[in-house]
Amino acid sequence: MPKIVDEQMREATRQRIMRQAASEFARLGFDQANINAIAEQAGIGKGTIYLYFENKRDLFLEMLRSIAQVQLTVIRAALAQEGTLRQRLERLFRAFAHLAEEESDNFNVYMSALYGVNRAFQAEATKLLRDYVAVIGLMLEQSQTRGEIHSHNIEATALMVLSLTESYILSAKVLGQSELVIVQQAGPVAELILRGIGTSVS
Amino acid sequence: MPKIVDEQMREATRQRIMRQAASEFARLGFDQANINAIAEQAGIGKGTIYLYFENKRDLFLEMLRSIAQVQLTVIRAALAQEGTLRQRLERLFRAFAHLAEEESDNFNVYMSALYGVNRAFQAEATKLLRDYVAVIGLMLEQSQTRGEIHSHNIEATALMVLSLTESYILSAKVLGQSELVIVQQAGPVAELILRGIGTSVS
Amino acid sequence: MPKIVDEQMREATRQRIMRQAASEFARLGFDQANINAIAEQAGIGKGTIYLYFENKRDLFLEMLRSIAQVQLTVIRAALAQEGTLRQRLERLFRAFAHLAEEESDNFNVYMSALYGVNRAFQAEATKLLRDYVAVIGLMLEQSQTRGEIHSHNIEATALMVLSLTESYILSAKVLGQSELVIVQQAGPVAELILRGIGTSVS
Amino acid sequence: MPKIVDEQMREATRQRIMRQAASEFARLGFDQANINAIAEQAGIGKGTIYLYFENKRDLFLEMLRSIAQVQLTVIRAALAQEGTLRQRLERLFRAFAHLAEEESDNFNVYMSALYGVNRAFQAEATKLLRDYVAVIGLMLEQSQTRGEIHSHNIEATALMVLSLTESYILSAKVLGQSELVIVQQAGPVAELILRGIGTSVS
DNA sequence: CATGAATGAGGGTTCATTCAT
DNA sequence: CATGAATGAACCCTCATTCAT
Repeated sequence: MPKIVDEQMREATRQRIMRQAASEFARLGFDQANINAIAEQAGIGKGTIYLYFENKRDLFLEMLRSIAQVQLTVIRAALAQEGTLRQRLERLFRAFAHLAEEESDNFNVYMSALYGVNRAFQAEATKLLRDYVAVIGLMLEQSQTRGEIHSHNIEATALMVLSLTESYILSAKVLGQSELVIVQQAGPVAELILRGIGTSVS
Repeated sequence: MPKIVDEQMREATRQRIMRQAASEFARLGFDQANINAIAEQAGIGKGTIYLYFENKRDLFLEMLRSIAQVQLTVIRAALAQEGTLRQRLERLFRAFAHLAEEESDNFNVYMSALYGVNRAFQAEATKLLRDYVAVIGLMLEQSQTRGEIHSHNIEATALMVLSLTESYILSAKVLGQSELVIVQQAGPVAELILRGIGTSVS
Repeated sequence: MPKIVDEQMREATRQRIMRQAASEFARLGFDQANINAIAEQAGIGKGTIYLYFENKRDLFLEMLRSIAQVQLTVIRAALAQEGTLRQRLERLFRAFAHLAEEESDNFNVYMSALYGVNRAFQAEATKLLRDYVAVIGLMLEQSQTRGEIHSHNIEATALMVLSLTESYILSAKVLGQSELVIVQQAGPVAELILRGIGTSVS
Repeated sequence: MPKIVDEQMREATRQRIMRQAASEFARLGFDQANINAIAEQAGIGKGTIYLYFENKRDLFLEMLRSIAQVQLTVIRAALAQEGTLRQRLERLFRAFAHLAEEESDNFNVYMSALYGVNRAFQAEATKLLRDYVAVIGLMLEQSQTRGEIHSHNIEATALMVLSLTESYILSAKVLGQSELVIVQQAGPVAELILRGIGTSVS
């Protein structure tokens, strides 16, 4: 009964395809990405991809969801309860900076789906954005319970936190800054957010 | 000597093509956009586009530059010397919000080029990003001269200002918020930035 | 104003494509037929076919209709009023035999659509069959008016005339008989039909 | 020595595959038919088919031969010596009508191979056609011996009998007539044939 | 200059066939 | 013997680009 092993094999292949797909999609975008090239890089035949995914679009969406899961896990860990709000914000910033560096393919694909113009994926990307905002919102509510902040519009605040963190790192990367340089901005950005949401953002 | 009139005609056609191209590119993305459809919408023959632009890629880049010029002009106006830093930041935010609403095609195309994954356009997009940061940096230096702020790293601060402003609006739009709701955040966001860069961002 | 010439050119190309398509479809069947090969044989580029026909299926149907028009014209001419019923039946037989020989591609394609199993074309093929039966039925009615025959069920009789004529020639061709040999059966077959429908077929 | 049982099992599986193949081929034609679907319907694995048949083409041909055997058996029974020529012709017609109704899959596949355009199967189909003509020819010779008819060209006459019978039923089916309606034409068609071949077909 | 008919490279997808288990 | 996961050849169709008019 090699069922379990086969199942593991299958899942491993699935992951390998998605990893190579992320690389290809990140480099070329959805349309220019070549299924054949993805298959070659994954070390499998062209037709084999269709044993794991319905079609190119399905592969992209599954990959996107997989990426989002990983990123959400990392973010949740960064926002874990220990520490002050400032510490949690700094951890969030560094977590994003790390994702952008270590899993830059995934980071780019996710950003592209979110802010790119390919409407075919906007619905899914929006769902993922909501998840991110929700996780940050949860943390902010805890902080409010603790009396660390006082906000009337948690969602708007959460969006602001996410936007600033994410976009800062994205822009910095576009401008060619290294992870080291970027990470040094964790403190200042957290400080900025803290002061900002302390009283003003209603 | 109908040279001037011809020149004007030629430029008018060029502009018309780029406008329709922006609409098509914003709606479908670079790859899905159809040269034939752009030509039709511009009221010219398919082949005529190639009398004005080298190829599809060239059309996209020229259009991108044209959009950036317009946006930079709007931003420069918003950051004009009159008023306090807070007022200028609020004007910047509202200017972006307005661009996102009134010229959503252009805004989307620009954002997509910047944060999208098609590396073919990343070099150009980066150039444009530098222009934006430079304009904001210029204003920040003026504010520093006036004593409104005190920053050791103008570029990082400028990037933060741009990131927060731009990304907030972008995310809010993705989540379906109206311009009215977004514009109401001009004050809070400016306040956040002000407090943030007041002392902490070094 | 080269409009008319262009129109003629266009129609000529359309005909050339359909002729080559008939050859390819007759040789290989719908599925095995290769659009690329058809284009090559028609002396045009692969993509050009799609300027004249929506898709492969559309090409096949248009070709089928075109073939049917030609065959119907030939049949109508054969059944023209001059002569006795016997003469008209013999002309019909010879007309079919000639079509089977001179335009064997067309003949085969038409037969294949009619009696083949590709349901995608059965509706259209049935329409064509009805046309054939109607034309023969018309002639039979004339003969009835003239008192040459006396039939209670014209449609059944027409179907019988068509079946026998068509199928005899088809089978004879499958068995490798030459047109010469086949045509010699025109008299006997007509005689058979005449005797048959004279009184018995009600 | 389970050899015999195994052999029986093997033959049973072979038959099951061919039966399902006939259904699939009749419904979709050779090219559109799907080996995987046939395997599923036969309750075996995809690869197993290749233990019984060389390839798709071989499966089709074997199935075709199998069908022809059944049909020939039915035809031979219909043409058995008892009864007058008229009765035998009527039995032949009814036998075909019955085959077309009760074993429509097989009937359609056979007709399609015979009159279809896929030349890959024409050689085999021709062989089968010869068998049919031979069987009918045999009966005609008996009738000639009995003095029921007088024909100089038995083969042509046999072909005519087959053509008229087969093609009438086929056309009637294409036009949507029920078996009941079709069977009622057994008498008239037999009469037609009888009169026709009585003296005229030489 | 303007046009649009013609082109053909390119790619997603299917499916008959193979072969390791 | 039986299986079905893996393979890759094959093909329709799109669309950016060219060029004769």
